[in-house]
Amino acid sequence: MRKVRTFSSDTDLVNQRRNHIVKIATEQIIKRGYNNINTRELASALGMSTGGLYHYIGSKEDILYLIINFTSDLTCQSLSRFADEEKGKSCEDKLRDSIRNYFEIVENYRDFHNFVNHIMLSLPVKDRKIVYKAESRVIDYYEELIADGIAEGVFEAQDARLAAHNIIVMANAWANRGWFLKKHYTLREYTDEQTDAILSHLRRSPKKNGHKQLQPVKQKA
Amino acid sequence: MRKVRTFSSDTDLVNQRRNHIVKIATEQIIKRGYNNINTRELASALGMSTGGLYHYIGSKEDILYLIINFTSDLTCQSLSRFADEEKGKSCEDKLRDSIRNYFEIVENYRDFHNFVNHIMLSLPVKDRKIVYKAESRVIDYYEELIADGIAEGVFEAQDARLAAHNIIVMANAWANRGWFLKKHYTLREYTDEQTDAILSHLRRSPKKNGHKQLQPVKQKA
Amino acid sequence: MRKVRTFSSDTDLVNQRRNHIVKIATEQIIKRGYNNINTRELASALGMSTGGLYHYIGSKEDILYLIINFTSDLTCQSLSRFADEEKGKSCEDKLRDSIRNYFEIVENYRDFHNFVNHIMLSLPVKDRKIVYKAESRVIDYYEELIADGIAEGVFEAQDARLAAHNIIVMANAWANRGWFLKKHYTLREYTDEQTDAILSHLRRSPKKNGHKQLQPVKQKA
Amino acid sequence: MRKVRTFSSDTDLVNQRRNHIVKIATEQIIKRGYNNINTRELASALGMSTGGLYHYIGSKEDILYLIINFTSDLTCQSLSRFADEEKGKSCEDKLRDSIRNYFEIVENYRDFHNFVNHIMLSLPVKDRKIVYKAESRVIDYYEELIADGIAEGVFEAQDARLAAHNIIVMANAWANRGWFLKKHYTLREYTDEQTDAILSHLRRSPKKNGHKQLQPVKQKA
DNA sequence: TATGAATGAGAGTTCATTCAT
DNA sequence: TATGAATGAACTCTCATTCAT
Repeated sequence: MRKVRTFSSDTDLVNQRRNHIVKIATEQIIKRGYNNINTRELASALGMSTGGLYHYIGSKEDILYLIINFTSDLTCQSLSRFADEEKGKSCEDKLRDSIRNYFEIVENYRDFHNFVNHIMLSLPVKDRKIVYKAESRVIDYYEELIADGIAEGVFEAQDARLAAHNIIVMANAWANRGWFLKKHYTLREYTDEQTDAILSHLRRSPKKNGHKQLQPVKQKA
Repeated sequence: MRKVRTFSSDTDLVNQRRNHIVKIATEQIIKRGYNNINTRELASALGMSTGGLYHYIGSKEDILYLIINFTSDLTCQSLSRFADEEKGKSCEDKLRDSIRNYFEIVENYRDFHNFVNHIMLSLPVKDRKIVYKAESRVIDYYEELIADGIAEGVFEAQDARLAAHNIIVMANAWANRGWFLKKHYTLREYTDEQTDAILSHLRRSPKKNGHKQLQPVKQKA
Repeated sequence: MRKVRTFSSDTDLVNQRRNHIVKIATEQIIKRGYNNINTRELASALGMSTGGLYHYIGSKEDILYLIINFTSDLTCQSLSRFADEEKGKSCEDKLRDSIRNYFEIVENYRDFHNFVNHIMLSLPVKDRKIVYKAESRVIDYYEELIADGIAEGVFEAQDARLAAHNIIVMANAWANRGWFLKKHYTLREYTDEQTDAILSHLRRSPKKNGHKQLQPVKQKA
Repeated sequence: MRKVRTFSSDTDLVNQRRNHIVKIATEQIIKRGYNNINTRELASALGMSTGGLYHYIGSKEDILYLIINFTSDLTCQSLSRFADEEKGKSCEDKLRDSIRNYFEIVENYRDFHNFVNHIMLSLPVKDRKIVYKAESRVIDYYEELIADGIAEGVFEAQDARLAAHNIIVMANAWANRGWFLKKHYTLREYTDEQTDAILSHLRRSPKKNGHKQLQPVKQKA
């Protein structure tokens, strides 16, 4: 977690201003690109002066990290909320509902999700970790849900990890491939169809072709 | 197709130099970011002088379009190659083989694919069209393949378009989510599992829940 | 004497705060340089708020003048103190003692002396005058002392002005050439040796080489 | 010796431009102060564009180091020239002539000398070393000259090091205390009088007061 | 009196692009 | 065709100063 400089010691004010910065900056950066918006214009869009902006951040780049952290926190919070809400439901319902919830979050915070996916490649590798970590938690959550279903005999044995990963990928696709998907589907339709596909796969016997128990491949540098 | 200025009239030389530019620039931009590499360093990485570079391009931004076009052409060429190779095979084999081929192409030209996905969000909407078009052709190709299968009764009626789209999304995931996928799977494993999932879904009866005949939603701005 | 703005009418408070400002600011400026310390940090080092600092000064530059005035006053006060203390002593003792006293003052207020010498070149020529004036008074003091000695026949006729000037130069050298002098001498040793050199020169016949009666050269702009 | 960035690999051009930069920048900085002149104005005074200036330096601060190095080199070169010229002369003549030469150099390169003395206090301690080194060589040169004279019996035993140091201090005084000295003396007069004072001291017996054999004081941090 | 958030002009530096050679 | 020095607009960031509280 990168430390972002501020000249203020009023924590509430700093948080308030930074939330504002995150919100507006994400909009602007998504719309125009990080490198096509300069700090003067950004400050102006924020209703602040250039100097004022730098009261709450240390550098333009810091804004990227604020946004990433914000999105990361958001995702983690949503996850715990799911976990609470799903208690007591059947495995299939749990999965179905939490997929729907997750897709809705991605829709609502589409800018943030696109943003994070977009800039990740511009960041030094070490700073991508925070994004990986947040995503890994989501993957783990779904993986566990699926594994529970397998344990309960609701789902047939499958690669729970890949299935979980596919859920995240499909959610991201909704965020950043809207140019295609929104032409053909509403979020509801997209969610239902993808959920069906996932469940149909999990419920039935896979073809046996010997790679069910995968050995973890040694991690690449 | 954006026209890129050149001062040379030797078409072969221009093509040769531009291919070189596309190759090296993609590497460099992926590694360091478009805005973190300047024309001096780029020219130097290309073994040219700054002025020399400008004999073959009109502006730094042109390089982005050269790369997009290159990747786009590449994808389209691959597609026609598949089409030829797959002739006479069964529907399932066609699908299975062309997925494998496509995933391999994405692996081999991973930088280009990541690059295109990455900068797309930085481009003005009108310039994204060329990427959309190339992707649409791939989607159409798979959609048709699946539709044929449905027509032949090999696959049960499903949303062929979404299934096709999922294939592209899974291929892209291999390119830009390597941080997760390569930790757990080889390309071969990933390909096989995803293909199984797709086929298992296409082969069996879906739950009927009424959204099979989707009306095209009016396109969002 | 430059007028420095204040918002306070409590003269004692203003003086107290300004003395504090002079003391701390000199330290800080010597350590880090006038242009490398900003008003925020300076105020913080002073235990004040930025706004608070501006209650007692009109501008950052005013601090320089406060320091110069302080140092200037200090030197003049010391001088009158010498004059009182030296009454009734022999010429040679007067000179010897007041040199020792002056060197000690320079040592004790080394930061101030270095500071003044340092920033003089950054000041507009007109503002250097105040420093010149204070130094001129010191030179005059020593020149008179030496002239008295010559009149009394204790010293042989010499250029009293240059000898006086050399004393000031040697004192300054102790302040700003400490990197060399403190490696080889204590203040006591330095003082004694330099005093001996001065006295040995004043006591003996100089070589006659015709430039004893110097015509004042017209002052350069 | 700080490495200064350049984008050119044409050594001659770089040297030519840097010499120009050193000359003009010294003038400007002495006249207006390092912090009161910005790179735009400096470039303009140099007859270059801002960008052009940065072709030959890496930062504004680099200019300070170029000037220091230039002055340092100059002093060292002068020194070797003296050494050659003085061969075969008597000790006293050697000293007298090399003092005159040194004072003349200081007069001719007064701006550079003032500059170096001025900014030394703004530099980080480690970067002052280069100045110390150059000055130390000059001090050593005079110390040796005086020590030779003592060995030959021309001078009486004295603290050769301090006498040497005084020569440098007197030379610097001519450079940076012109406001006083030039009002009263020509360089020739100043040189002759100071030389006489130095020689008169070296030639005669000092008062014995026990600090002739100084123990080196332990160096201060 | 005192605070510190806010201002905005101006600083140093970069870099896409041009053009004389 | 090729070079790389030169340009200057535009960038990020700083900071002396003010003023509402």
